[in-house]
This record gives sequence, structure tokens and C-alpha cells, in this order.
Amino acid sequence: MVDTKNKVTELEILEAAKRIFQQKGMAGARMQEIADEAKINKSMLHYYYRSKQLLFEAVFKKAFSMLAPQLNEIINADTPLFDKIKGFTQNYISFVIKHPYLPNFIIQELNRNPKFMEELTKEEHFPNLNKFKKQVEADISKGLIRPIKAEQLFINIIALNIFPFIGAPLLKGFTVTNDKTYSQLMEERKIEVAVFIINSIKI
Amino acid sequence: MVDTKNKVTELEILEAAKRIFQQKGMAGARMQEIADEAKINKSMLHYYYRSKQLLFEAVFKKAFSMLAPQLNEIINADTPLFDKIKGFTQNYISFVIKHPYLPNFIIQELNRNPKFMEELTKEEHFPNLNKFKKQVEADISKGLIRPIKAEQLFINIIALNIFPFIGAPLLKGFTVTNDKTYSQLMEERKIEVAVFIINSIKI
DNA sequence: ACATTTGTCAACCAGATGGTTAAACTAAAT
DNA sequence: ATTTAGTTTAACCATCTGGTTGACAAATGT
Repeated sequence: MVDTKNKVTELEILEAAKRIFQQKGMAGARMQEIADEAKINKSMLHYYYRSKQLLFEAVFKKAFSMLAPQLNEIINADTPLFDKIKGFTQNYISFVIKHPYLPNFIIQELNRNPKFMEELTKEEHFPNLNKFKKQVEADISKGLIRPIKAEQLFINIIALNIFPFIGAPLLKGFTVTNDKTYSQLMEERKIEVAVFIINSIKI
Repeated sequence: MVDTKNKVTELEILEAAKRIFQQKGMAGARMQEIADEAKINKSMLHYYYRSKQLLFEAVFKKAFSMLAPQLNEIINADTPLFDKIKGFTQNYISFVIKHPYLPNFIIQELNRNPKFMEELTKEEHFPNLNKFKKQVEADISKGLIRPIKAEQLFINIIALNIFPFIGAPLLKGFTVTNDKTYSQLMEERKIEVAVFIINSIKI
């Protein structure tokens, strides 16, 4: 059972590291703190992941691999545009409510080190906008939606879905809402955001 | 001339600290690096700002005081809603193109330490949504715009304007644009974002 | 001219931090 | 029972980091 035991430890470290890294970032996280969080000795971290950098990369890649498929849905799903927008909004917001630190963590670390993104985009199956672009252009020429650049529409969709979580502290301050009422706002957005987008582009 | 000389040094430190803090965050910034950037001795930082924490707070408050008035425009200006949205979008995006690190810096540090926001909202003239809320509700009952919660509209406006800068590395990756074409997208957004919002809410 | 305040700097310090080592322990394999 | 491979721990270590000190220079005030 050695095999299962070390896999468990390995995962427990990864979970602990995720919590600390997502809260404090690469620079702010301390190996000792991660060790405490995982209830193990600091040396164990190095035994399993060699260095802070490698541990961080493991956490980051796992986080990114959770987020990317969500974005892929809007890019490559085989459904009509409006359904896609409704589905993505519903699913993505539900997902982020469960993992509230995740988008901020990824955005933050990508800003700190833009080379991460370069490496990620080089990977085999990294999604690109081509299909989504064609769909938007087709719907425009069919007269279903008003003219809009696919890139701009994509940015708008992502912005409306992701930002409310990343900017939560700022937005809470301006809208004068406590945590509970802000959560209600997010709950409403599962539908409101799709309505907002579709209203804007439908003819 | 001591008075002007030390004021100059003080400002030079603040500018250097701004560059380093905005790039690396509180945890990632090093006092030595800030000193080098300001071309002075490390002791001078402490002479002028006592501690890293106080220097950071000076930088943060200055940054926030540059951003907040921009947001205030959408909240408290005395112009019709659609004009407000057009004006804000135009002005805000122009502003952020000039200070691209600023929103990310503020958002990031607010997430790290939400108490910052609590303190800021307690201040005398901190803007609140009341006026904007009344305006939205009035326009709804006048039949100028479709029903929408003022908070949701506010969040959408902020999200569409701020996120493209914070999420630039991510969005560049998915839209497969280089820096130049991404800048062009941002330039287009000065108008596109307002159109997008107004299209969504007008009747 | 002299004393006092203000500004600048190199050297230094205590504590934290990422990482290493070597020994001890565990459990399966021989 | 002994070997072997993997796992865990405490004690270290070199380096880095924020911050301090004390000497000295430059203004400023009297």
C-alpha cells in the first residue's frame, strides 16, 4: 500500500499548496505555511516537489486545466450561439461560485509572468477562436445578430462572467453590499448576464 | 532649496515604488529593488517612509485616488444615462491605456487584503450608488430602458471596461493577438463597449 | 561663526526563507 | 532475519530581507 500512501500525501500537499498559493500568490506563499497546512514536515514538500517553483507550477497547471475547458465550451461547442451563451454563463458562474479564488489566482499569475501563457498556447490542443469566429460571422450574415467582431464579443462574454469575482472586493465597496447580498447578485447573474449579452446582439 | 530637494526625492521614491509594486505586488517587491529603481540608498526609503508597509500604503492610496474619481463619474455625474455610459467608456479606456498596470494592482491588493476596501469606504466622500440607482429606476419607469437592477448594470459597465486590461494575458492567448493588434482592440472598445451596453438596455 | 536640524550613506543585524543532509523509521521482498 | 526501497523527521545552512545605527555632509537658523 505504499503506492496509495504516497499518492495520498502528494495530493494532500497539492491541495494545501493550492489553498495557500491562491490566497497569497507565489511570492507571498511560504513553504513552511504550506507544510503546516498539509500537516507535514517542510522537507516533505521538497521530497515530493523538489522546489517551490515546481510545486507552484503543479498547482498552477492544475488550476488552469480546470478553467480552460470551461472557456473551451464557448469556443468549440456545437450549439447555436444564443444557447452557447446561456449555457456558458450558467455553467461558468456555478463553477466559479464553487472555486472563488481560482480566476483571480490565474489572472494574477499570468500578469506576473506572461511567459506562462506563451507556453500554454503552444500546447497541442490549446483552443483558438476560429470556430467561434465563423459562427459569429455566419449569424451576422444570416441577420440573426448585429455586426460585431467575434473577438470583441468573446472579450465581453469573458469579462461579464469573470470580472465580478475578481473584482468582488471593489464592487462590494461601491454597491455597498455585504457578502450574502453579493452572493445573491452572483446567483442572479447566471441568467442576467446571458440576457444582457443576447439583448445587445440580437436583432 | 532643501524643501524642494527632499520633495523631489520623496516623489522619485514614490514613482519608483509604484513601478515595482505594480509589477510585483507587495509580497514580491524588494526594498533594495525600489531603492535601485529610485537610484538612492536603501536607508533613504526608511528615512522617508519608515517601513515597507507605509511606503506601500502611500503607493496604493495614490493609485486608488487616481482610479476612484473615474468610477465616480458613472455614479454621480449629472448627465443622461446613455451619455454617461459613452463618456465613461471613452474616458476610462483612454485613462487605462495610459496606466495599464493600475487596475490590476488595485484589484490584486484588494483581494489580498479586503480590509483596505473597508477602510476606504468609511471615508467621508466615498461614492455610493444611490444616485445612479435612482437614475436607472427613473429611466426604466420612463420606458427608456428595459428593467435591470442598477447594481447589475453597474457591475456590467465596470466589468466590460476593466477586465480586458486585467485579463489581457489570458485574452491575448485565446484571441491569438499580438500586443499591437490587442491595443487596436482596446482602441475600438472606447466606442464598442458603450454601443454594446446601450444596445442591451435600450428599448 | 557656531549650533542645530535635515539629508545621505556604508556597514551591520536579527530573523526569515528556501533548500539540504543524514539519520531513523516503515514495510514489502528476498 | 536481512536486505532494499521508499518515507519521514530534526537539525542545519547559505542567502536574503526589512530595518537600524552611527558617522558624516549639507543646509538652515541665530
